[in-house]
Amino acid sequence: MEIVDKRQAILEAAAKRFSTSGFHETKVGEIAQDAGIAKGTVYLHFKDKETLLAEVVHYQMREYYRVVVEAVKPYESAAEKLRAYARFQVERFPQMVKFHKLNFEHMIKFKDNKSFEQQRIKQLHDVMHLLTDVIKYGIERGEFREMEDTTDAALVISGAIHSYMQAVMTGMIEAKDQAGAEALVDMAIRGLAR
Amino acid sequence: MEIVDKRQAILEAAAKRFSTSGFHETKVGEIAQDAGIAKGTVYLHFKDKETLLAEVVHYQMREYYRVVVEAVKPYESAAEKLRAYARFQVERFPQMVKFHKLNFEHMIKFKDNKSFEQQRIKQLHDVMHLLTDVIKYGIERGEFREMEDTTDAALVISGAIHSYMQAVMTGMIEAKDQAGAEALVDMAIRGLAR
Amino acid sequence: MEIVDKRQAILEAAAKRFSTSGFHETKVGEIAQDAGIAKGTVYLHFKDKETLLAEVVHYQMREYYRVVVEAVKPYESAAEKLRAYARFQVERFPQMVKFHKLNFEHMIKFKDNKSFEQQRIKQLHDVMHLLTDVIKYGIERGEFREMEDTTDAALVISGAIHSYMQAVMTGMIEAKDQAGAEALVDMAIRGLAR
Amino acid sequence: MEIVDKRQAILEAAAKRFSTSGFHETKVGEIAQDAGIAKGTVYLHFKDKETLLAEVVHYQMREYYRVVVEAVKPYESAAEKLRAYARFQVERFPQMVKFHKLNFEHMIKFKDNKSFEQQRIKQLHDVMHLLTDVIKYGIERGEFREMEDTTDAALVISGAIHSYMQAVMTGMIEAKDQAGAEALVDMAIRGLAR
DNA sequence: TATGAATGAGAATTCATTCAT
DNA sequence: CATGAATGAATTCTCATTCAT
Repeated sequence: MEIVDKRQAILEAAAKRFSTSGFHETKVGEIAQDAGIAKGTVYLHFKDKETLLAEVVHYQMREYYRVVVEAVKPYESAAEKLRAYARFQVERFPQMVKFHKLNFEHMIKFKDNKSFEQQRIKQLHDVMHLLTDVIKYGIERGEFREMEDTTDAALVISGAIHSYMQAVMTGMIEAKDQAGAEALVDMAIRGLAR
Repeated sequence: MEIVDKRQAILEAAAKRFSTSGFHETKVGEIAQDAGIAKGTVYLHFKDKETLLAEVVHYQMREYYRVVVEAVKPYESAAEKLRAYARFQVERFPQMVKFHKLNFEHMIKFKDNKSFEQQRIKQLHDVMHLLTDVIKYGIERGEFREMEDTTDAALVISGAIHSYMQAVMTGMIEAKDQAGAEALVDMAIRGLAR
Repeated sequence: MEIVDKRQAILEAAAKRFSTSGFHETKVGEIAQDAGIAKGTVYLHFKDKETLLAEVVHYQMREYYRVVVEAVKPYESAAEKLRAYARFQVERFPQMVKFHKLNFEHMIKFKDNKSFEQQRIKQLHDVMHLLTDVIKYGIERGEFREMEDTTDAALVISGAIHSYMQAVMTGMIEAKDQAGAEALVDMAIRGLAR
Repeated sequence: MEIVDKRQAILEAAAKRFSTSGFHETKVGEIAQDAGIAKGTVYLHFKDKETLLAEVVHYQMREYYRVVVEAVKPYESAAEKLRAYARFQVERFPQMVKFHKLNFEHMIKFKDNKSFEQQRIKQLHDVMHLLTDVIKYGIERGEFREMEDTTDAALVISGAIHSYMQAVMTGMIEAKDQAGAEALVDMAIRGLAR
């Protein structure tokens, strides 16, 4: 349990630092300090800095999936579920940005590592499945029209939210309350066409 | 002209390396080698490695904007313009991915540099304006319905495409031909709702 | 204590190298090697090479002052004290030369650094005060004649010794035993005039 | 003549830079710029940077000797000649300091070069001879007392002046007019003893 | 001769990782 | 298990020197 606690502390400290400053600009010493342990101790729990990154990403993704599933579950209609998903992203906005950064560093770092590649893809798949399941559920319930490819629809939804967050993140548009993201989902649901 | 050529060669070599391997894993010597010059020569054209990154990003963004405007121009209807935009992204898929990576590294690296921040945002604004202009044009022509916020619509469009590319990039979905991206735009235009 | 030992070892190795070969021709690796440690260890104790130079100078000056005061103390008459001062310089001749070199490099290096400037001047002041105190003491005791400016006298004494050392150092005159320096002091005391 | 002019310009630019900033901190490009020529041209006149330093020192020393001889010549009495020498040093104070610096760098740089060593010593000898000659002349004229070693006397004189300049240079004492240096010579002539 | 763009050897410095305590 | 001092490989950047023009 001691081990778990310390591992956890390292993972969290690393997640914070990595996502704020990037992999290379983060010193192992800083992570250790944030975690309240000595530098050497990090190496008792993780083989090296790269492995730590990999595990951080893994940890964050699992965590993310776990929480997002919970966020969507309570709602009855598919549209509500999608709006809840959007709200969730926006509420967790700062973490989402970090999550994205981490993912990115990981991708560059392990671009030639098949195993990590697979893992990363699987996690993204899971999230995408969550959305396509909601959309299929909406079609079954008659909320949404029949469509060939629910993946496309899921991409439109998640892409819209993603763009919204990126736009806010870069200061391109003003940060709105959750309503902004929901409006975007509504837009995606309704479409542009008259 | 010689100078321009050499600067150009460095910028291109750097863009390639940075976007493939990231900033830190790219050695200045590698860039020089790719550009067919000596290490020291890089420093005759760029103050240091960071400045080189900044200029690469700047260069790519300008280039990107220049070309995307051209890609959209020939079409008559707004929907066609949006589809052209989507096709453009997908055709240029590999470059787009690199573009995104570069942008990302840049963002992390210069997260505290106001000047670069401004520059980056301005460029993103320009691209977003391109889309909102097309959408407004579509509304005027009666193709699209009236809407309060064309920015939201632009975000849905660009987000959808972005997600599509990311999904392909991470191997989440199979890379389709241009049709895939166009379908996505159609989806966004049409909406999910019945 | 370990730390002190290692710091000390670096300071001494650096003092030797700097004063023999000058600041720039001395490689940090050489200092480390002389001190019996690894290159990186130097940077655990000193911020950078320049700081190391500054601390070496500071350390040597403090040390010099401490020892010279002791050398002069035992003697009764002012003339004896001055001769002891001269002997001290000559006995410590090689160190004095190094001391001078170090001081010189330091001066060039930090010519625009007010803080170091102040420090260096203060130390020189201290030494000069030592001499003027002895001269005033000699006047009180009736050994020396009354004079307006004891600083001038101190300058004559220290300058004579300094020139002597420089002359020997540059090979201009043969290195004599202590008698040479004492003779010089006597000369200064007695004056040239008949 | 063209060559001479350019050589001269380089020598003077180098002398100024070397003595202000030291050998290593002076870039060949700076010297070239100050001399109003291109970097490469320096190498048409001097084998390399070290040789340039050596020649600068040589040049300055010859120049110094030539001028100091002239400064002392007009005076009748030995004491006047010594005072003139002191005045000369003080008037030329800034150049003297530079002269000293240059000499120092040269000494460190070529500490193992016998040929340069000899040259440097010879030049110092010449200056010292100037002083001993004046002192011997003073003894002959009955101005000064008989003494065993006129070199010692010369050292006292030149040392006093040197110390005075160094004291002023380091801000240890206030810069006086020429009278200060003359007073110092008088002090040396008269001695401290009652 | 004169130029200055290009070169690349060389040095300072950093920091992941180890290991004696 | 925990520590953090020590290591040294690796990287950026500088600048004396060269040489094609």
